[in-house]
Amino acid sequence: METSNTRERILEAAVDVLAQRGYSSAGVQEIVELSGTSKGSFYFHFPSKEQMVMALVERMGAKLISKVQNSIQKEVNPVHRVIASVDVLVTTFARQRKVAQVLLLSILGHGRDSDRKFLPMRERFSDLIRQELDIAVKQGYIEPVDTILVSRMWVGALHEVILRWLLTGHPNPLTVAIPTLRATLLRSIGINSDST
Amino acid sequence: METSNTRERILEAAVDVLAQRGYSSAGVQEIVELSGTSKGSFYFHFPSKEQMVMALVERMGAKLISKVQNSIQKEVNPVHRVIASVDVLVTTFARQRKVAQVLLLSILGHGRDSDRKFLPMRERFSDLIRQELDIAVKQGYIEPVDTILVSRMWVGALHEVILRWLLTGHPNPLTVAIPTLRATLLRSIGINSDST
Amino acid sequence: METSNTRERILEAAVDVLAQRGYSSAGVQEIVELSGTSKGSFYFHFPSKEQMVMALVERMGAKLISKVQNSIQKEVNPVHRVIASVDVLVTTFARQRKVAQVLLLSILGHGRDSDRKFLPMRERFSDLIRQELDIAVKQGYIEPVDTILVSRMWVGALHEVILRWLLTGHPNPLTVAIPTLRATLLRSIGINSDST
Amino acid sequence: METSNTRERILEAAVDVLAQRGYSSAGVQEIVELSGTSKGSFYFHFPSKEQMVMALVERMGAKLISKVQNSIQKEVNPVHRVIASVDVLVTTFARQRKVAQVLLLSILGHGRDSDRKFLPMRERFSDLIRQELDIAVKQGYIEPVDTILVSRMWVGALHEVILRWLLTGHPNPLTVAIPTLRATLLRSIGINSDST
DNA sequence: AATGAATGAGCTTTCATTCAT
DNA sequence: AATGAATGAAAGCTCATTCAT
Repeated sequence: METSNTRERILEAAVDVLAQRGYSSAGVQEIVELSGTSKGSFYFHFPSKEQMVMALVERMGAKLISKVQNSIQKEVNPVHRVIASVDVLVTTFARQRKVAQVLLLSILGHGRDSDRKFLPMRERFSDLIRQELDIAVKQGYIEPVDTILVSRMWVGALHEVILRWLLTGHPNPLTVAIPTLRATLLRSIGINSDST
Repeated sequence: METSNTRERILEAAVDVLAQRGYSSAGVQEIVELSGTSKGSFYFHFPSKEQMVMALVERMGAKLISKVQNSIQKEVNPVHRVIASVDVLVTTFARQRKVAQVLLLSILGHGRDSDRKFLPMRERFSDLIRQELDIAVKQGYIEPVDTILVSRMWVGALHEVILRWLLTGHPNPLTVAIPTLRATLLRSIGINSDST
Repeated sequence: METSNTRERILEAAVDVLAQRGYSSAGVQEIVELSGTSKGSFYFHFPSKEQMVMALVERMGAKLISKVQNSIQKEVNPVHRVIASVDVLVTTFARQRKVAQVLLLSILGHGRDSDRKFLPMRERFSDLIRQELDIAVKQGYIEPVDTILVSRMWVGALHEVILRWLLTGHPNPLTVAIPTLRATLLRSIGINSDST
Repeated sequence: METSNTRERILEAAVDVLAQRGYSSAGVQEIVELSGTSKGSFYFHFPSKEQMVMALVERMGAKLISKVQNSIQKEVNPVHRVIASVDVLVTTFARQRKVAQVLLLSILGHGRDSDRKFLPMRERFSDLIRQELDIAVKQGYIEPVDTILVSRMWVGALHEVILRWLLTGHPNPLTVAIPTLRATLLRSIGINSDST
């Protein structure tokens, strides 16, 4: 039950600094200042800045995924499940702007290698969607499709919409986009939600 | 009418370095070395590294857009036009990996401000798509939709698929994804291409 | 009468780490890890890293000196005694490489002050030699010489030969150098050992 | 004829700082401050602190060696030559304390690897001596000896005497040691200079 | 237009030492 | 006696930018 308080404080401060400055501009200095700790503490708890961000992204991503998974437990219809996922994802990001900033913005553009390191996070989301789509296909809810590619497209579509919202503030609030997102994504797999 | 040769050589070298290293890791030093010029020249022709990348992205983006626009001139049906855009975009990126790397990877993750600066490029693509979709709606080819949002979704979907290809090499070749992309995007606006 | 077990374990571990890494690169962290103790213990038993190394060098040096002194007890001729010292010194270093590494390598190059602090060790060796030479002079075995200077030269000559062996592995084994060392040192005080 | 002024100023400042502080404690900061340049300049002219010190030691060593070689040109007798070398070496160090400090003190005690890197300097000195001894043997001036080992012993003997002078100020002046050094070293190869 | 030496603020990281428990 | 988390000064090094030539 006991997690290192300092480690926690550092991670919390890192969220703020990463959200505000992005990966490259986020200095260890600023993070430890905001967290009220010290550089020594930082490097006692994490082997490097990069590892620390990876740990943070890992945790935020895991939390988000499990939140999504919890929220769709009650649904049995795989199509409902996948749409519920989208709802939860978008509303969560809308409510926790900083989470979106860290997870979606602090992630690309530095050394080619680290780009690849952060990839697994996006992959998990598309995997989640792909699994539901596979079930939907198997159970005959939708026609067979290339679920790998389609789930990537969904993730990309969501990513772009949320990214634009982060950078331009549009649409405001983000949640007004949900009906269109829902309808468009469903149509893309051949389901016309109007006729429901 | 004469464009500076040096400026040109710098931009060309920058493409290679940015493609290989990404924005943050691409040093001005390396760029001027590869271009056979000097730091002094660099800062004579560009006010800063950031501005130089913006000019480069601007130019590559403009070239790409006009290539797309040329390719769809012959089509009159707006739906055919928009799908042709997607084809051209994907085949171009598949053929010119470096263009994709610079345009899609060298763009996020540094100071929050510059994130916003690189945004116009993506906006132009989605605007292009939105215009066609608006026409398609007006002319009754498709049902009314929120074309702003849907065009963003399309751009995001394409972006993600190409990004994954860049980072993982999958699918190989990228162009095998085109039929699914096409079909899925069309379905998302209510067109079932199978019945054609 | 009971020496602290922890203190002992730390000193033993320090020998290994110092031998392998040298003074500057030997971290307190690594020493306490290898010794199975903790930083707190380290600083309970020693006021600083430097003092700890000094204590260690002190002890190793004292042990070495007393070993030498024991070995020459049986000799009465001061010339034989001094030569026996050289033999014992060289064979001991040859057999205990780590001792040589700590005593000869971990000693110079950091703050000017600590250089001076480690000096006494070398002084004791040359004092040992000088005492024997003084006796040899007094008893007429050798001509009068500046025994202070000559004993320093002997220590330096031995030091250099052993140092080269540590760093280059030459000569191999170190002990093959003993006859030449013996003969050369003896000649340097006017004794031609061939005629014995 | 034109050598970089800045590079020179850095090297000159480095001599002072290294002489005063030793390798580990000599900070790049302090060196550039004393030289009136900047860190950027330092790393423009040298790839690392270590390389810079190696270049410096290299240069000082080369200068010293060539000074020695010049000074012994006039002697034809190899024994006279080798003794002249010792004279020049000792008087040079006596006159240029800082050179001695850098060449003899700034050299050991950091990572095992760099110990080995600085070794060539000492090797050159002993090679110089060895060559003369080899000639002396070949021409029958002295009996055959292991010149490799003996030249090392000479270097070590000189090293130790000078080192003690650096650290304790004894003998004062250093040059009073020359006659004894000369006589002792000569005796060590079987030459009794008294009888000359 | 072009050069490349020079700048200096900034970076991540290390490490001997302290101290509450 | 012992622990190990915490400290913070200082380290070596990078890099976009400037400027005298």
